[in-house]
Amino acid sequence: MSNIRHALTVKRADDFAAWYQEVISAADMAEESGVRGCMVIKPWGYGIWERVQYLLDQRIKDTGHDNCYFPIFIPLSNFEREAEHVEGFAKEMAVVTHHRLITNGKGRLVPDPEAKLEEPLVVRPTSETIIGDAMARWIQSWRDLPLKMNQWANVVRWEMRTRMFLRTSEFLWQEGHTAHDGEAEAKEHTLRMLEVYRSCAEEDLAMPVIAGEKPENERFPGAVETWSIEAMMQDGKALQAGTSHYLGTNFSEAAGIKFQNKDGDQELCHTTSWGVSTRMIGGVIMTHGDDDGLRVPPTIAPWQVVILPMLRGKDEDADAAIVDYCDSLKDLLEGAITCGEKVRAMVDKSHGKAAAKRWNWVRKGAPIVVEVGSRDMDNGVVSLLRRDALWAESGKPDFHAPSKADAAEQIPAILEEIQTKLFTEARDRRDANITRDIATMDQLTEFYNDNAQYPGWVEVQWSKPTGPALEQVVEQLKALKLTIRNVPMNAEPNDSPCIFTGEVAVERIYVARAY
RNA sequence: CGGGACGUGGCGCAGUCCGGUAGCGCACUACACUGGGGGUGUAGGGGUCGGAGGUUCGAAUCCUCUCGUCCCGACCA
Repeated sequence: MSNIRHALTVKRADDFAAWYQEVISAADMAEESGVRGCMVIKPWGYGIWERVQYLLDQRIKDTGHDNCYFPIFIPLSNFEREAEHVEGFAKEMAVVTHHRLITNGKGRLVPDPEAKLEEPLVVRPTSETIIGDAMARWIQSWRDLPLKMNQWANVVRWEMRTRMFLRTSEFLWQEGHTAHDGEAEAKEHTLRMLEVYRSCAEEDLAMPVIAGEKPENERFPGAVETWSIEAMMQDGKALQAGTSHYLGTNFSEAAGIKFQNKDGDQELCHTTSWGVSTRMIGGVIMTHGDDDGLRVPPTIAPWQVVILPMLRGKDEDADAAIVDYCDSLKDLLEGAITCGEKVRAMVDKSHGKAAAKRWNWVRKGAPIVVEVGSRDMDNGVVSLLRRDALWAESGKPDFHAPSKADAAEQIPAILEEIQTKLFTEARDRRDANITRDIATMDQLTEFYNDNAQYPGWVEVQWSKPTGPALEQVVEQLKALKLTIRNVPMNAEPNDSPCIFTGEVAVERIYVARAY
């Protein structure tokens, strides 16, 4: 029905996984590195990450945390202290055993047997243990609490199967670590940071999420409670986009994080940790991308407005005049505020044909592209293209031609409109793909068999089984490739019985296929 | 880590079965035409065929090993 010539070759509906990869390469976000499971993040992808970093960093600082940096290497013995934690991570660790290389006589470099480390170092998969060590040194009295820290770092988890941004062996993240006087305060803080993640995801990334508690079997190794924000991707799968853990006294016991309370007694701290990673970028792609590439929400777009001078290369003076005209629009825009910040506008003066450059920016998902040719300039207008409303009825790019002054005035509001629109579109799509009228395992099985391609999520009632009973539920779900995502906050069960056990339900849970 | 597919100029591919010294499309460079929209033509540049070893007079092609990618499982953020 459509004669649109899309900017990508693969459509979401035809092959979502292939589409995802095409977006990443077509938008020039990242590429394979030749190192197993590791990627090169290119300027456009990293620029988006820097925006996320900047905005989340503000939110983390606003909630009273200081940034710091701990070593990438953790002594093995240090890592061994918390039993569940070790068990959880042991099978995916990179280990450093030598500190020198020598040539083996065949022109190859090999680790020098003479330079073997007395104690191997593990490359951090997360930093609870080494930060716990520091907390134990730094905390003496109740006056030292709460201790609230954050670090931006890379971590390594030796993954069997990797996907760009979603699961890479090395990834970038922030990890927050706090120590508190008592369970209540620590739990409250766990939820406060979950709320920080929710607001960052929804307000900054325009990615709707459901915040809730993970079931027992999905807990972080060593945690007492694990909470998450879960986002629905356009193929109906769930993406865990951030986690916040209440660690109880597990790590305090292991590392000796103690304080003297007001009564003079020694007490263990209750700790928390929480993180979001470059996986968020994968979430943005699969939430907002379309058949023309990425669509970056204006708040996290490195450039919100890309101005393309259409140069002929024939008449230097004429071309220079067009560039000046573009620069003057950029100057006007930079004096304006959108989404609480100065508008980020750039004039793309790179070589290359203007039309090709336009499609590159469409694929990258710049929210607004403004083209300026000699006729625009003569008429005092610009040609404005919105990434969220790319195509006109005719099947051609839907250019608008406001005057330069009008464009400068309207663009800040348009950007805010795009931000809101991307969010509401994603939220409506998610809500439309949550099914709530499934009461039995048979119905659940039927539902996922009938909707193999875009099944979405199912909300069911459950009795919150634990231990072996929960294992059974997990196995049942696994047969359908399903997982329990989380237990949404403030959601009372209705009066249906538990879908798994038939007992009285105590909670609602989301069940979905997941990344 | 199991099962499958694959790796050939920047990208997408043909050639591999049946060994004879590498080709197509897009992109790129130059020139010309064109000029409000992903343009056309002509002429060019670029690859020791993922890597190592082997068989052979000769290997992209056959054999062995290895690295990497994708899909499906298991595992996990």
